[in-house]
Amino acid sequence: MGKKDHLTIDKEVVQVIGRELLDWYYRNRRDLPWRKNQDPYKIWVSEIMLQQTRVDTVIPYFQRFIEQFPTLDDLAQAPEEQVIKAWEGLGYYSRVKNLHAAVKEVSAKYGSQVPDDLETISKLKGVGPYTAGAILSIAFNKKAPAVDGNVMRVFSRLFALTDDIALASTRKKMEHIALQVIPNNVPGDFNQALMELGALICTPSSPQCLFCPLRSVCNAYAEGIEEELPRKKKAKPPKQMKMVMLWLSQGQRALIEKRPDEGLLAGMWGLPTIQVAEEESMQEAHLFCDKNGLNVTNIKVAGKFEHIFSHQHWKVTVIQGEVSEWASPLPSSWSWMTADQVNEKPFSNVYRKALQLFI
DNA sequence: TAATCGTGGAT
DNA sequence: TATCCAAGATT
Repeated sequence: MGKKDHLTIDKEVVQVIGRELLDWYYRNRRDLPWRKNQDPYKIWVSEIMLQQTRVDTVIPYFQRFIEQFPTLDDLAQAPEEQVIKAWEGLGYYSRVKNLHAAVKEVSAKYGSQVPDDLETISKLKGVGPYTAGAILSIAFNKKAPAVDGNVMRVFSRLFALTDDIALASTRKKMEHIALQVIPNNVPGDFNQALMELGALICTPSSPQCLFCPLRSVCNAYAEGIEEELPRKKKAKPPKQMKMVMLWLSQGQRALIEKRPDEGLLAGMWGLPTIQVAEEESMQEAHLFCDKNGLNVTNIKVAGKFEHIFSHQHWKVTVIQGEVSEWASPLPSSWSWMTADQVNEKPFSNVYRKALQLFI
């Protein structure tokens, strides 16, 4: 068992970082809604929402979510569809399902008290290494690393590290560095200060080094390579996919489909959707309807649009038709919906785009 | 390790 | 327009 040699940070540098960064943070931190108090539940919600999501996007969702579910038990007791609805449009919907499940577990097993130790909190659904450290440090003042993309970018530049930040092993290395740098008295503030610096000064492109409180100890700045760091492997372009969404109406109602519990947009509602070989394929649309026992007339293209997920690029054709007769029962995931019900059920944005054509 | 999982803003 | 990527977790 060879012991990995980790980077050791000079003690005087640690002193400078702690002093200068905290001083900067206390003068420049943003007034964000989840910084009003240290309620572990609210910190938790904010950290889940902020995963891969911009602060400006999260703020209104956070406000509404906390207004709707002020306490952990309010959330634990709420029906799942209502909780998902509150997340509608935020994306990465497994986050909210995991959060809901984890909150129910905390309510049932831990007396509604968010665990304050790494072992227990890390077992909660949706709580990974970053989120665990963030909650422990921010809500409970515990010394724990909270290494997100900001922190990896700041450390990469500060210590001129060329590790690929897309690798999981790099995050562990960064956590080891964080533990050396985080002060014992204000770990939560310090972790937030690192992220705040990454968000406001040490930005991915055009970092504002002249305004950086850590400029005097930054290796990348000294070497003039701040724009070259961090190093990160390029992502694959999204897979091109041709899709058909169906608006199958009968009088004042239309068929909607609840998506499977796993995979893309799990648990969200949508229109019946198929992947097709050819764009605007009426033939494949007809075949799909036949297969599900539907007799459809007046079928035609209602509209087209594109939607890009992180890993899929959909070219969507929306095809509408009128259902004249159908074999019962309909597929169990299908349901008739009237126009006034559109805003009651959670639809992801890609389906909102399609629904706009009709409502 | 690499793929999966949303959306929208910035460059 | 294309690409990146934003307080990541899960498998």
